[in-house]
Amino acid sequence: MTISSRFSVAIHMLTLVALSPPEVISSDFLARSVNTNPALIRKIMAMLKKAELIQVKPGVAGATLKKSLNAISLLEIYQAVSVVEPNELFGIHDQPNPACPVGRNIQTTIEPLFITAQSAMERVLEQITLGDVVKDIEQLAD
Amino acid sequence: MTISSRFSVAIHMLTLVALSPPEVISSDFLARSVNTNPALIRKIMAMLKKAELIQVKPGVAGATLKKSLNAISLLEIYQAVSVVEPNELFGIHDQPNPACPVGRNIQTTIEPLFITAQSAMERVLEQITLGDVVKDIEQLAD
DNA sequence: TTACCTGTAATTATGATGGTTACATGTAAT
DNA sequence: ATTACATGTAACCATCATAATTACAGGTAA
Repeated sequence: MTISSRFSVAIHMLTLVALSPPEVISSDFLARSVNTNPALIRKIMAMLKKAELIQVKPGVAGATLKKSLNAISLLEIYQAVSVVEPNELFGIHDQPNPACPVGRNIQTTIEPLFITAQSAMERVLEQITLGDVVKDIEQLAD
Repeated sequence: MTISSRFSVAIHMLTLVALSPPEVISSDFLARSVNTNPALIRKIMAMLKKAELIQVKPGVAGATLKKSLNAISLLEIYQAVSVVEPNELFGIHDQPNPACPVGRNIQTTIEPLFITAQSAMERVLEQITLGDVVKDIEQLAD
C-alpha cells in the first residue's frame, strides 16, 4: 500500500509553477519534467485549481500560484489531490459480529486511535510549505 | 486510498485472543466475530505468528499471546501485517526528467519530508498498546 | 479411525491507480 | 476568420492490492 503518487506529482508541478516563467507552463512542459502524459497533468491541474491553489486560463499556457509560496502547506496540496479522505487513512473492517462483545465494540474503540495517528501525520504536512520545498530545490540546483 | 483493514482485523483478533479462553480460539471462531472467512484469518494468524506476537499449534485450536498485553504496541501489529512498508507510506513518482532542475532533485527533496510525516504517525501507534484496546473494549462491554 | 484443526495454494471479483487516446472548447496571433 | 496551440474531460485499458472463497495437504487428539 502506498499513498498515490498524485501527491508527489502535484508538489512537483507546483514547484515548477513557482520557479518557471508563467508562459512556459503548459501541461506538455509539466508532463515532460514529471515524465508522464499531459492528460494526467491536466487532471491534477483541475484538482489544484478547484482547491484554489493555482490559476489557469483555459486555452492558454501559464498557470500561476494563487497564494504565496509560504502560504501553501503540503497538507493543502495533499487534500487538494484527494489522496486520502479525511479520517480514512486506515481502513476498518465493517460489519463485525454484534453478538460478540469484541465485535460489537471494536470499531468504536479503534477509530479514535486511528484518527489520532492520521492527524499526527497530517500535522507534519501542515507545517511544511511549498516555499520550503522550493528553497531546497534551488539549493540543490545550484 | 486506505491502509488495508488487515490491520484492524489483526487488532480485533488479538483482542479476542486476550479476552477468550484459549481453547475457544479457532480460525472459525475468530472469523465469525470479525465477519470474514477462516482462510483469511489463518493468513493473518501466520503473519502474527511470524512476528512472534502469538503462539499457535498446528492442528489444534488455542492461540495465545507471546508477550504481555502492555508489551504489544499497535505499531508492532501494524508492522506484522505488512500493511505499510518501512518509509513507503507515500508513493513518489519515479523517473522524473533529469534534464530539469526540478525533476532532477524532487525525489531527494521530498523523500525526507514524507518519512518525517510517516514517522509521526507511526510514533502514535507505538505508544498505544493492545492493553489499551482491551481495556477500552472491556469497559464498553459492561 | 474419526473429527477437527492449521497451513497454504489457487482462483476470483473488485476497486484504485496511472497511462493513453480522443475530442470539444477556449485563446490569440496572423 | 483561419490557424496553431492550449485546456478541459470523457472514455478505455492494463496493472496491482485487497479480500472472499474453495480446496486440500498435513497435524492432533479423543
